[in-house]
Amino acid sequence: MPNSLHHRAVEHLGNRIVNGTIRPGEIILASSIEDELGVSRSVVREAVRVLASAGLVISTKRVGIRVLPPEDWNPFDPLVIRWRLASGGLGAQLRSLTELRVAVEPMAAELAAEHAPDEFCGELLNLAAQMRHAGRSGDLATFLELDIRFHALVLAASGNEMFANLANPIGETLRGRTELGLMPERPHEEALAWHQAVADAISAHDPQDARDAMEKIMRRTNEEICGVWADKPRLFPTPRI
Amino acid sequence: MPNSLHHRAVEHLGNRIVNGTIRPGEIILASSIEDELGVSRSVVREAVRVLASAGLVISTKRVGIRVLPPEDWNPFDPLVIRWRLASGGLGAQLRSLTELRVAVEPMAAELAAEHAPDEFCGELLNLAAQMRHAGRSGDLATFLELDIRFHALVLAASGNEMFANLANPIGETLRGRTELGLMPERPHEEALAWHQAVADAISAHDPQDARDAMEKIMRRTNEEICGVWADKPRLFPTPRI
DNA sequence: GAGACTTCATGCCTGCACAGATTGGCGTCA
DNA sequence: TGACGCCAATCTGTGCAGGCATGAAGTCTC
Repeated sequence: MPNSLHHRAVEHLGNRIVNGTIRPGEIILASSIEDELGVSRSVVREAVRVLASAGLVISTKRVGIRVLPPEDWNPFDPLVIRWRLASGGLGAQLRSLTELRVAVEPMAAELAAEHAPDEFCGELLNLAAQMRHAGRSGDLATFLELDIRFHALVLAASGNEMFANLANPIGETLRGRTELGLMPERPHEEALAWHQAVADAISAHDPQDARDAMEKIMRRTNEEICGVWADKPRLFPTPRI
Repeated sequence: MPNSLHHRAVEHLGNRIVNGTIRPGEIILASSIEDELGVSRSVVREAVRVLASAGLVISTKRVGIRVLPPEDWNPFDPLVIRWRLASGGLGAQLRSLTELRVAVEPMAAELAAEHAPDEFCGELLNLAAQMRHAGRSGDLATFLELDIRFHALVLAASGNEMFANLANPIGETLRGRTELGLMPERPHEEALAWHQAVADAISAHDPQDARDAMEKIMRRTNEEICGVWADKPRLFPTPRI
């Protein structure tokens, strides 16, 4: 029910917290949310419970609903990722996800070369060919979508559910990058070759080659955009064990 | 409020879904949950909303609350991870997380060597020394806790919030491994040296050495336990983009 | 087979009672 | 006089009960 009051309440509050309209430490009362959104208590309470499970807020008796600082937000929660990407200042989100990609995708390619079912191999080869075609003809929009599907497929072909689950945020990151103009005018010929190499190596069940080729792609990707967050400060929260 | 009815309802339902007592595709009615737990509608509804946000269930009008298959569960949700680790058959969870560690921790060590604040370096050196002491004297319990803190600290020192957020599930995985008897009788002398090398390289701000040393640790870790899941089938859900 | 109708579980609202944390007042003591 | 500790009032989330509205499934009619 994408248009339910519950959905809209979660979306509204989540967005306002993540983009900083409501600041960490601030305390909001359930009744004020009722008034602001014009909804009833039950809707507010259910929304707050969902936000609390994502680490955005905590609700305590006699005090209200306290907005938590970003360190407490679950950076893997799909909702949080979406709100961060939508909040404009996506520096931190982009950096975290890109560094995660650099770490994960070569491993995913390696595992895919060991375990991928045949259908996945065929589809990967297919996508690599289409990417080359779209890339050379300068059709950036379809190239982007093919690129997203390619990387999602490698992640899924690894047979690791956690890797597979990163496909959506990574896809949205790639779309965000293009919107920000962080993508090259047209794909480098090298990049096209590397994607082909990944598909070939996975199809040939050659883990080492698959990892190497994907590592080249990731290294290039990282170089292209690490300038964006060079100035963004890193956060070092002390681990709570 | 760890003892609220809401908390208990989420915990009860989540556990029963993840450990298979309630099977995917099954449909449960909100009223039946009320009866079973002896709670009111509001508690059930709030719990269902939280479970739905973790991908465990979906609730539809005129139908009820449908339990979703494991492919739909968010493998990064802390609740899901906890329930899976608790559900005994932790094969899949252990494999996913270990493969993720193998991918992420060397990268985390590299980033830590570039960005870690001085306090982190000191603490890392401190922990490495304590680990060697505990390891040689055969005190496995404290060695385990030191090991968990060491890896959590490296992840935090990377300055990547997603990496830092993996510390808790990884820690619980390590505890789970020991409970299953998957840890070596006493830590290898090599492993102790490698941890020291990681701490040294990060303190010396040498990214390449830090990555290499951590890679050795991870390679060994992976070898030690990959036999556990050799027979577990991998799942290859087609990506939904 | 297409469309209207019935059915029924969730969606949403409201009033009420309870529990527990904060706050401020009060009394005591140094 | 000022600081401390205790206790009660107060405020807000938690949980309960019941009601109507909504809309998807299934049924029936044509």
